[in-house]
Amino acid sequence: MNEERLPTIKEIAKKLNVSVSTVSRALHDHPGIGLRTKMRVQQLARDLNYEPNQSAIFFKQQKTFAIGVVLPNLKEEFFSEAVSGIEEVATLNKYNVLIGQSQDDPEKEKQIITTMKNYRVDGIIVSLGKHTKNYDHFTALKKYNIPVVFFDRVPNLPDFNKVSANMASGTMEAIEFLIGKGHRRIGVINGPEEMKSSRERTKTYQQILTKKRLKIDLSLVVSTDLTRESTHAAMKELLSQKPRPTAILAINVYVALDAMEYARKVKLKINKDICFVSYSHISLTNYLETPPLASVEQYPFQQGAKAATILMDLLQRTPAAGQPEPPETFQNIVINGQLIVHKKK
Amino acid sequence: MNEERLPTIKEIAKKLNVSVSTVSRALHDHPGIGLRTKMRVQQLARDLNYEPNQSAIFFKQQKTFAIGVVLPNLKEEFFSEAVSGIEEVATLNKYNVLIGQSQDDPEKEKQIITTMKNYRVDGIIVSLGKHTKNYDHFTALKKYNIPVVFFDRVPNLPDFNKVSANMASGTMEAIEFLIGKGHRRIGVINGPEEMKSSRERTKTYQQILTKKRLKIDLSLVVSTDLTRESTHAAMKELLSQKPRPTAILAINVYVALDAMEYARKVKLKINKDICFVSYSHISLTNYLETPPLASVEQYPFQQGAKAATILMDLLQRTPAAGQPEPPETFQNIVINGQLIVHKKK
DNA sequence: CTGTTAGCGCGTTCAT
DNA sequence: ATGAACGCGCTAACAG
Repeated sequence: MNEERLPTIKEIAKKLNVSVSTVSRALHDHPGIGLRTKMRVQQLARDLNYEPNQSAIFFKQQKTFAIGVVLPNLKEEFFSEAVSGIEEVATLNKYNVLIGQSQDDPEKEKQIITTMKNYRVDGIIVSLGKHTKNYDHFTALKKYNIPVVFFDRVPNLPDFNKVSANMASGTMEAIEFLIGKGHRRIGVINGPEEMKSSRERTKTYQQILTKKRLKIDLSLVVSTDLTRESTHAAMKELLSQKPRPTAILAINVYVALDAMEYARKVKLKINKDICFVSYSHISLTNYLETPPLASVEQYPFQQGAKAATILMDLLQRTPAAGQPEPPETFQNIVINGQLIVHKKK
Repeated sequence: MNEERLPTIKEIAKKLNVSVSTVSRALHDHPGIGLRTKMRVQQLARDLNYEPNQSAIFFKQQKTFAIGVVLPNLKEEFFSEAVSGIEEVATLNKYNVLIGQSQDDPEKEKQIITTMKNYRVDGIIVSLGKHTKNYDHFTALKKYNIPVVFFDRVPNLPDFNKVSANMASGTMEAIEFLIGKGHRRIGVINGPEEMKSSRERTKTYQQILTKKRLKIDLSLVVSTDLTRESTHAAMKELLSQKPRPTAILAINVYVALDAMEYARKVKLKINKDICFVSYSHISLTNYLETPPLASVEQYPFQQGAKAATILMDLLQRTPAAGQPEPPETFQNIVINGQLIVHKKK
């Protein structure tokens, strides 16, 4: 196997007895180039299977045409769908996607950011790990002019672009839906207290019940750290309340599944003795014999696509020469979560 | 926000009144460098937060330290797990991972390969789309010295590295398991005929039944194109056989789920009237009230990790100078699929 | 319309 | 022990 090196514009130039810049221009359809030369160059390029060396272009243009995506994991359908959204937009803009999974480990998250920074990615899209409390490594990116867009699990920092789902509307719909079904004691399994969304959920819960003139019992609002064991403990606590809740709103579908598992273990019939509504939605729900009654769709694909679109805009904005640079502004896009009622089986 | 450019060795050199090569050497702990100068350089580099410009290094070394991963989608847990395995190994070797989803579209697959080639990735890992029949774009990569490793869905080409699961042993275990449970009429839902694995499965099926001296009825072996509709049709055909099969072996877990859905629709009780065993395994199986009796684990994480390891070896092999180049050899790693019997609920 | 040249950041000879 | 100079492939400013 001969080490068949890829052709460069220099070789093309030599074979045609023209200069490299002529070749470069011809390949870029530069206006002031003789039609004849242009043809000759393009033909030879095709014959030689010439492909521009991106590496050289990146180097020259000080860009990598790669964006980094950092998220907890790819295993959850929510995130893999988000990546698909990001990939679609990035590809359209000729950008490549570099992936790093933090596995919810703050140290690993930081490490990934560092690697991506050294790699000189042009921008980064992040969904935070659930234990991340320190945001210094993100703030540091500003120094390097690497724009960051957060999605779904976003930090409470004003000067960053963010895309997230508005859980309030979904929560409202969900609770009203359950009340409509006749439920009066509705339990909530929240995520860790650190998550902004948890606190908001509790607030919305209180608002709705107040509006509907139902009694508020905060012992019906419990927390899980998202692990199976913790969720089971949460369920145990909920079910020990008298009278026990007849419906439960779970922070996400995996938590709902764990909760349902616990319910079955203590011989409760799902959707009969106790009903579930969860956030997020995965295609596998369709295969459950007793799926949650409904789930609040958070549109991961759209969130990813939107985050990527914002990033692409940022990257392609050519600062108007001479103009005073406009003050940097940050978007905080909120996609309305929407209740999806599942079909009866 | 000031356009704070990243420091380069040139700037460090100027500030210290030394030459760039001295800085370069100092940073690399080159032996013949004065201890004092070395210290001064390294200190300043730290102070300035100097980070070598990977882009420049890639360009110079004609390497990108990026590997491409092309697979049908990330949505299926099988593939996202495989990516995790790849990512782990790549990261350890200081490589980045570029992802492209073919969505089982041969055209898109080809497009992704082209992009990655132009991007000059150092190597590519591929799991084929289910409709890919033409492998020219992969063979073409040889010209560019971009090594390719296939995993899971591998082509029938001798001169490529491959990692796949050996379905024969798993199939054997699965069928023997069902026979052990007393089943005599066992149906098989195969994938498309194009897939090598489908033909092999049929062969193994016949072998086992012969060995066990059971009657072979090939009308119990049907195909699906993996879509829900097609699987339902396959089930309909199977269930129309007299006597109808009491157990079914499905090519993967999604097909098994679709098949179970159909069974329920025609009022059969899962795990009672009809049992299922499937290939592949996803964590969600644990949440089903009536999961398949067993599944053949294909170890996606390990397959991905192994494929990445092979690729890393290829990339790091420095051809011994002067030595006659050894003839290229190709690995064909086969991981034994293993039957996992699920716990009763 | 086309050629010449500089330079992006770095590692690496070849000198000194 | 250190410096000067080159070149990787490409683009663009400048010069005809």
